[in-house]
Amino acid sequence: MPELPEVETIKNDLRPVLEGARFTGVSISWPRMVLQPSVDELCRRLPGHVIREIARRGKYLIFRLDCGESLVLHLRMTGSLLLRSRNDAHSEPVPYVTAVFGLDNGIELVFSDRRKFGTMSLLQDESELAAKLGPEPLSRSFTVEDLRSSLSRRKAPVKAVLCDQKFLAGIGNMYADEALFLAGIHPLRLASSLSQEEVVRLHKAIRRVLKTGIRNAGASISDYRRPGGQRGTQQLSFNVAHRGGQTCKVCATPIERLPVRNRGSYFCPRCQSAATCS
DNA sequence: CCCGGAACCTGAAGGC
DNA sequence: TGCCTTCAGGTTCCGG
Repeated sequence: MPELPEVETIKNDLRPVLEGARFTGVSISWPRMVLQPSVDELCRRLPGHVIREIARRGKYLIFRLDCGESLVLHLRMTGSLLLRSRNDAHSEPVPYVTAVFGLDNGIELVFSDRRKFGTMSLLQDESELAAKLGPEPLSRSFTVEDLRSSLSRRKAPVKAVLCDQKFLAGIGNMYADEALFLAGIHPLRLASSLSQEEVVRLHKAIRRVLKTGIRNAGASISDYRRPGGQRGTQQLSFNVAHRGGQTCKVCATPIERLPVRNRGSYFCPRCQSAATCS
C-alpha cells in the first residue's frame, strides 16, 4: 500500500520525466475516481497545461500546473502510476487502468488500480488539502514536543492515532507497525499513556522508518510498483510488518498479528510490552 | 472534539 | 476441482 515512502519514491521517479511536459489529453475509464470538478470539466481543462512541479503532501501526489491549479492524485491501496512510451508497441498492456494522461513529450502516465479506490481532483489551490492533513513527519518543524502534545490529547490506541492523517500525514499501516516496533511500544497502548521517554523514542522511530523506506524505494508487499515497473525493496527490511508467524529479528519470538480498528497490526510481543494497554 | 465502525472495491487466499 | 467466504486497508461519513 502506498504510504509516504512509496509516494515520495513515485514523485522522485516522475519528476525528471514529467516536469516541464504539457498535458495533451486525459482519458478516464473509471469516472468515479474523479472527485472534482466533473469528469467532463477535468478532461476539458487539463489539456494544454504544463506540469511546473511535482510534489508530495502526506500520501497525496500533487502536479502543480502553469495555470496555478493543482492536479492531486491519491493511490489509496492498490493504485499505481506507470510511465509508458506512447509509440512502444512491444510493451505489455497495463491491467486495471482507470485513467491515462497523454503528454507532449511522447510519454503516457497510466493510473492502474485493481480495487478502484484511487482518486484525482483538480484544485484551484491546495488549502483544501492542507485542511485535512497533519504535519509532515520528515519536516524539520515536526518536533518531539509536537508529537507529545498531540498524543496527550488522544485516548485511542497509539497505532490508530499514528494512522490518522490529521494527526500526522503520510503514515499508514505498515510504517506505523515498524515505528512502534523500533520504539518498543505495543500497538494497543493508549496514545495519552506514553511516557516522555517513549514519545522521544517514537519520534525518532517514525523518522527513521520513513527515511529507510525512501532509501529502499518503498515496500512492494502487494500492488505497489515504481513508475518504471520496478519493485521497491523495503519489504525485505521490515522487522514486523506483514511478518506474521515469522520470528523477531531481535529476540526470535514469533511475530503476532492482532486487529486494531479492523487493521492488521504486526508486533513482537516480547520487544513491545503490553503493559498499561487500556 | 474524539472515538469506532461501515462503506467503498475486487483479486487472492483459505476452507470444505 | 470449484464454489464460497473472508481478508486486505486509505479515506470519508455517520452515529454515539
